[in-house]
Amino acid sequence: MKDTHRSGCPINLTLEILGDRWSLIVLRDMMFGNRRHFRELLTKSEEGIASNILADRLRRLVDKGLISRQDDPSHKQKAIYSLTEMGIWLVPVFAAMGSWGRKFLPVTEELSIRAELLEDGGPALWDAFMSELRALHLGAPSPERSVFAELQAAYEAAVLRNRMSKAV
Amino acid sequence: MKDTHRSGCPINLTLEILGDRWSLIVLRDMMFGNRRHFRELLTKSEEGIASNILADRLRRLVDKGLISRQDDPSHKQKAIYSLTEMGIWLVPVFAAMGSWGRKFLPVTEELSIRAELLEDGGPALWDAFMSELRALHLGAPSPERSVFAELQAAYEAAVLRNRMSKAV
DNA sequence: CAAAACTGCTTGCATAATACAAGCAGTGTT
DNA sequence: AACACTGCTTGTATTATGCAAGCAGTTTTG
Repeated sequence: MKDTHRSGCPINLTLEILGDRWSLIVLRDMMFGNRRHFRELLTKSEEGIASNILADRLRRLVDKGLISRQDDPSHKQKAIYSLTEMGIWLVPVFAAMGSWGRKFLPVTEELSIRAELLEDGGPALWDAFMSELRALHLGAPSPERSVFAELQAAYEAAVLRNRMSKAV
Repeated sequence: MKDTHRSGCPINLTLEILGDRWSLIVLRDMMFGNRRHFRELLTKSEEGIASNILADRLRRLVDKGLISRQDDPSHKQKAIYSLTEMGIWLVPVFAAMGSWGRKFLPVTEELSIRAELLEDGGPALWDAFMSELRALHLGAPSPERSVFAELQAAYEAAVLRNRMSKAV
């Protein structure tokens, strides 16, 4: 809980929270993969985060206010992690980073299809997605449109397409 | 020059390049502060980067293609660092991160005025700014509008305002 | 009803990144 | 001739990360 910031610049303050190799990966998986439990985050991500790092990041993100932690009623040892409003507002940041990555880095089709939809959809889509995240994570009423389902469907279609083409 | 990526996800690949505490600070200073020399970057930033870290980051960013390094004709020991197209395209990322930081973190007015203008200006302003960066860093013809000057003027006005209010 | 699997983590240890202070060889200015 | 400036490097201390193993309790399974 150190209150000594390097500067009051918004970019710097953002980096003091998100400027490492894992924080945004964890948030990405919570947001786009709907991973809500420790083990899900630990085992279901492509990148393979270590358990001690994951534990540390979850603690820090709760501490900084980007996510919250609650007990899972269905299992006495389970914890549910949820995005807060602060975390949900990272949608435009992910959209911008995704576009940049897609433009300049060797992304795979499967894993960049969501970024493409997010880029094409623009702020209107981001808003719809954020509304849905408020429903999924904060108990807000569900909007009609499910951007999450659209992203997921596009991803799974891409996976399938890829499998077909490989299984000549 | 390791080619082993954790995954082909655009967010992940972006983090593999920019996911640390200093890379984006260096790029921010080059972009918004027009710092082009090593000592400028070393001494004129609020955050106080260490010289070995700065040297390492400049090397890495050149290596990854976000900036370039040239000899300064005016001084045999001087090097000029310039943004590449890849670096210039980070403008929307900075805009998104700046907006998020401004919304949720304890920013100071002086240091967030540029983020505010960038947010209010939207994609049209970002485009104009990127055109100007191409002129400043890549030798492209100068556009009429100088977003850089606008940002700088707003910043200096904010500094002045702040000094006035403190010197009761 | 015992074995197996699953829960959110912790611990120990090796390696890598960061921070801080000092310094260096060459260049340009006074 | 003295001094300040140039882009760095070097050395050392601390912190972050990566990897493998394990743990106490809970739930599912044969």
